[in-house]
Amino acid sequence: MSSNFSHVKSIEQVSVLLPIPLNDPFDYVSDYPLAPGTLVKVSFGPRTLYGVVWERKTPPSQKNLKSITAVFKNVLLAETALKFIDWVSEYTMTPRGQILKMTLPVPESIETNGESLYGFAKCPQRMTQKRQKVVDFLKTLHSPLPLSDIAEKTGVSEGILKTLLKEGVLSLQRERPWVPSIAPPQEPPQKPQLTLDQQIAAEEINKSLESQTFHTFLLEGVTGSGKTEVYFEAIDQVIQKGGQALVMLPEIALSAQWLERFKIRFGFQPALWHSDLGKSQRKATFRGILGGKLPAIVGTRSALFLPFPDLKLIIVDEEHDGSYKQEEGVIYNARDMAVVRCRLSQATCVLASATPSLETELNVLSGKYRSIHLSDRYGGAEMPEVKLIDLRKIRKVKTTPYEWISPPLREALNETLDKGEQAMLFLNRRGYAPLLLCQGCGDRLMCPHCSISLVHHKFQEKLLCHHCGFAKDVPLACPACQEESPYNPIGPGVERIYEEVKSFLPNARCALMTSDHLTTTKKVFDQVQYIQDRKIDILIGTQIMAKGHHFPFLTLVGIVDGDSSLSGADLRASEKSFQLLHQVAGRSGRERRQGQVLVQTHAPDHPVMQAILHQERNQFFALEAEQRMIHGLPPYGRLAALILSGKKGDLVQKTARMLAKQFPLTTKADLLGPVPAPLAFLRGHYRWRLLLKTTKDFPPQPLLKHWLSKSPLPTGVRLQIDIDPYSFF
DNA sequence: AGCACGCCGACT
DNA sequence: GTCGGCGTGCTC
Repeated sequence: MSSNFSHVKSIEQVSVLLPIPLNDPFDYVSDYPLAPGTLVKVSFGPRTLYGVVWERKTPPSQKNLKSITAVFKNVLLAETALKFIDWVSEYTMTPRGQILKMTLPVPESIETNGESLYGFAKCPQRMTQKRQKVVDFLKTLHSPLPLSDIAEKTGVSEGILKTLLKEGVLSLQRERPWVPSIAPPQEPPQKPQLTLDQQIAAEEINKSLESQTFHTFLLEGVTGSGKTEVYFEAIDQVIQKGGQALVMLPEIALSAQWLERFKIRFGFQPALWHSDLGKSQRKATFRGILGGKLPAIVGTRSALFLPFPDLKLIIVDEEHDGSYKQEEGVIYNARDMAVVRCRLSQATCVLASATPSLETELNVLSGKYRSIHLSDRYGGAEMPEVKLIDLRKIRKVKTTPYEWISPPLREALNETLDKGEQAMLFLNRRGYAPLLLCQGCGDRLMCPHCSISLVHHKFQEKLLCHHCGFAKDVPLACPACQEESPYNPIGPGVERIYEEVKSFLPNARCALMTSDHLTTTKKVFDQVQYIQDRKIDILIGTQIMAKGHHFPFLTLVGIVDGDSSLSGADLRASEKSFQLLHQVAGRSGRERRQGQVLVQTHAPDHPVMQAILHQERNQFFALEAEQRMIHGLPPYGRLAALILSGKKGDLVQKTARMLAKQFPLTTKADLLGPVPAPLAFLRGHYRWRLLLKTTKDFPPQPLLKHWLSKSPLPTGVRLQIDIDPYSFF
């Protein structure tokens, strides 16, 4: 009887959460107890998957369970990481497994965690069938593997492999070190002496870090007031104590200058996490994070879900930025989820912005967040001068012919160039013209998969759909009337502005800055360097320019169409518009040069324009807040959007009506719709929307769950739920 | 999500 | 007569 031995092989049962879109974990048996959070490998149907032990089942209930294939003893997801998965899953109404997938984006990389890796070194002197097999297999490898893997893949025993190791056929080949952050600093860190204001701010955040309890701060201050230096102090504290700090940026590709500042401050490059990271970098960084070896991680919204073992601090830079809202797949707002993650981990959250969002401001007022306000380092004297150009008046006079750049703006460009300074023209529209009309029949060139116009990109000679990426050449003859007349470009895009600038300033050195041109980090970096070296006079671009770059000789910002973002199906249109204009305006006249901002508009009396003109934000926000309160909109009420989509338009519509009919009546919630979505046809799918409005104290998820469980969807209709929707598209 | 099984059109 | 389209259903 084995009971005579001290090592009794007990049968334990655990549930394992798998990184696939299913909500419930699956049960497996194990030879010994496994703690929740343990990473394991299990067979699942015909496949093998990596997963996480979710809970221990004591006493074991079911029989005939599969057993766990492999256990990774040296890695464990933190309890707070598991809680976070649960929380986000509940809140966003997304299966837990799908959230786990964001936590384990490259699960295979745990294989090599802490193990020795072996690769091919030379051919053996003696050849057998098994040896040949090993050699053949190793020659196909792109990266080294642990011995156990080689054994499994070739079917050759580990004993034979060890012999081959002695003969030198196999050799120890550690992967390239992925340790940028723990490597000794390449350069000594440089601390930019803090001002009294900054010291006080840093001290307050430090207190929170030391208390190891949850706090959220709004770190507010205009560009150049030194927010970055303040949160660098906090990151430094975390690094000293051995925890991890996560910095979230809206778009990392555009953050070359920010990264440079980090490097100077700390003497090393932080680990990066973003969507266009290569596979091997992704694996290496993931392993480093899982092992707790990377103290500072800088990433986009997706970095929030990574399995940090001891997360102490999250910085959300430019917290108002719309790109924190994920609109596809798992729909979430990374800024709000960052606060939640900090709460679950008793960590500190710092939201930084020069133009905080209304929600955040109100969270400060209600006492949820603490505000730290940095005063302007230069005492406000260097704020740019803002002028509105009333296009209605200029159109009437029309003394000078012009297309999109009015005489006063042309004049200002001239003057700026004469002074040897730089100018920026901002228009948030890529391409040459947002639509093309046939001169013969007036037919508009549309995307075949979406209900929007194709945008003419003249420099690439292509028509592009900005929603689904569909591209085609400009047709020689109109598809509607077959006539071979040229198309009329309607409205401006940045390329058209570029053309116009060239027409009246032929000698100006102009550069386009859009996501079409700045496709890689290197291109962005080079371009920024070019501008800093004053090799460019006029920048023409989209909101890619609005973010964080610092150009000391830039003194004029021209906003080609100040009204463009005012309309739209977005409840935050005014707020966003203000933030964008403010941010672009902030590019002008930093350091010692007085800057000016010219805004072309057809609505100079609009509250947004008035707020920009007088640089008066509080009044505008009060007005905006009042409007939202009256209508019960966020943050005074809650919204949840339901988007039904499918290939059969009539079926989608019918389903939407059916759902609306079955909506249970309550006094706490209202259902609006169904209406066709603003993009009623997208990527070949018809889309209908329903909007659920509830009071602030009434969470919509339980109601949604109850309602939707009673109304099964027909096949071919998909339902997406967007809790706290931002855009209505 | 994958990967099976399972029932109806254009083809060697 | 098959090869193959992707609809639906399961995975401890």
